[in-house]
Amino acid sequence: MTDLLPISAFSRATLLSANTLRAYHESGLLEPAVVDPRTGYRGYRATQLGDATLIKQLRSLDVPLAEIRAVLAARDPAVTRRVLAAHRERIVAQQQRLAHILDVTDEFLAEPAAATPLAVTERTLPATRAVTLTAELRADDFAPFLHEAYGKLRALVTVASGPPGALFPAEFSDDPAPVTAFVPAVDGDEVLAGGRFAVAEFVGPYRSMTAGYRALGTWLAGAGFGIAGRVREYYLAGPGDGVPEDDFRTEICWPVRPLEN
Amino acid sequence: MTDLLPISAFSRATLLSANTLRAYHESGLLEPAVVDPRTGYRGYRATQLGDATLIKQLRSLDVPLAEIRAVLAARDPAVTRRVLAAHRERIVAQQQRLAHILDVTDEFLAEPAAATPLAVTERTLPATRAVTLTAELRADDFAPFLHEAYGKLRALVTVASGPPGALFPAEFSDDPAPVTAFVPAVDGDEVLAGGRFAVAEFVGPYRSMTAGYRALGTWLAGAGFGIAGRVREYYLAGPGDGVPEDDFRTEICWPVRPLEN
DNA sequence: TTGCTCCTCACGTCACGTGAGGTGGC
DNA sequence: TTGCTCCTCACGTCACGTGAGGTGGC
Repeated sequence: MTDLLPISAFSRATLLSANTLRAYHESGLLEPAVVDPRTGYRGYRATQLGDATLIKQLRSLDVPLAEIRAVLAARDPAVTRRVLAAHRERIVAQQQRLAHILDVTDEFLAEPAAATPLAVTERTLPATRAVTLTAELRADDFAPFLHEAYGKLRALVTVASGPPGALFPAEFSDDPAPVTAFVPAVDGDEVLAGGRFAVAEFVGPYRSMTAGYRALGTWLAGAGFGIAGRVREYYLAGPGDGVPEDDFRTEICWPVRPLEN
Repeated sequence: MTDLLPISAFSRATLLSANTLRAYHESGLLEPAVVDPRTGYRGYRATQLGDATLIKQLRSLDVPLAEIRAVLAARDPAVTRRVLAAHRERIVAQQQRLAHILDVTDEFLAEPAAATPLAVTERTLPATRAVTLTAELRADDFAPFLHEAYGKLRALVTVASGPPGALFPAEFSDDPAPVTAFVPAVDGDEVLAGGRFAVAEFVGPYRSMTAGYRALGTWLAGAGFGIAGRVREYYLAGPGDGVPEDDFRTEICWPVRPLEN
């Protein structure tokens, strides 16, 4: 009838730590059979081992203590079933969430640039004269157009006054949109407007840049921060500059409006 | 250059709560561009929106703040890839854990009695005379043997001195083990030993009982608490007592040794 | 001056783990 | 008396959410 187990023995038998047992006592989940009123020493009975190991099993399934409490209070298979069925649904929901997380993580792993933050600063650019070539194009046709355009523009420009660049639609879509290739030149017959720009420098191949670019464009547009016109890129180092793709440097400049907030 | 966003505007733009932004400030994850030294008011720049929304995206993937910090500090796709690859592994591990949890939960749902705690008490039983029938059997043969045995025993007993019962091996295994059916009777020629027992009353069909029984037996044996002999069952209400299966009542009695601990 | 914004604590969440500092049991 | 056990705080974990109580800005 006595035959009490001190917390150490009960802990060894159940593989629950003494601290955990104290916590279960305090929360009323598993009360020791006896508590010495003078010393506070806890005494457990072997007959409590069943409850203790059931708690341990359910915890290993992530069942919350509150629901284990309900199972223990009822000692009724019907209640156990209800609790476990509700728990099962939570677990399935967690699985679905993890599956989605894996999908998105895999997309990012395929294109780490999309999840790599660009350092963005603000800058005021002056109005600039340039020679330009413009076409109405879909996204897939941007690259070949630019390649061809710079060939033509270099033939027109004797002394470039800065690195070549281009103007793109602020948001990507599947519809054709105007793209302008330009080379700054003091005798250019077009004027690129000056103003305030958010500027990011991207290092790496153009292929990777698109991802980071699109992400930044999305938040700028989505956050309701007006983009005052087309986005400008300057090709500080690119093909023809004798550097490997990974060292291509591109400045991306969003024309920004002062905020109204 | 000024054009600072107060925390409310930055919060709306990023869909991060003001509290979360304050926490990110305090932890150094995302410092506001300006903090008024007198009022403590935070001022954010639109150029910080990219970092903020990246943090939000990575948090939605459960990436810990410490690793987001690393991504932000490096601004390097190679670092981003390493962090996400490590994160991916953690997520996969979580998925496997959840899959295991689902398996076990489903087993319990199929047999809720296995996860329903029995109320176990201790009791001292006196030595009892009984008539008995014993056979060496595998688990599958227990039930038909008992059914047949009670027919024979009732023919031998004029006045039973208690409910019928049986003795089983303490641990289940696939090997044959001795099973004894008994009916207590004052003129019985066998004596069931008395002693101390852990006693649980199970309510429900025998089919469900096995699960709870096995679970309790497992912890008793696994915890090193000596079971002094075979487990005894008393069929307080069973077939032939005119009650439905769900109201069958069975007492399960484990003979226990005083503990040495 | 009145609302509204923003501030800094401080505490709660969840289920324990990890000491610190002190006492009981043999 | 000496170790060893056991006790009760109290704090840390993780990433915030939720007040309380007070001040700044227009």
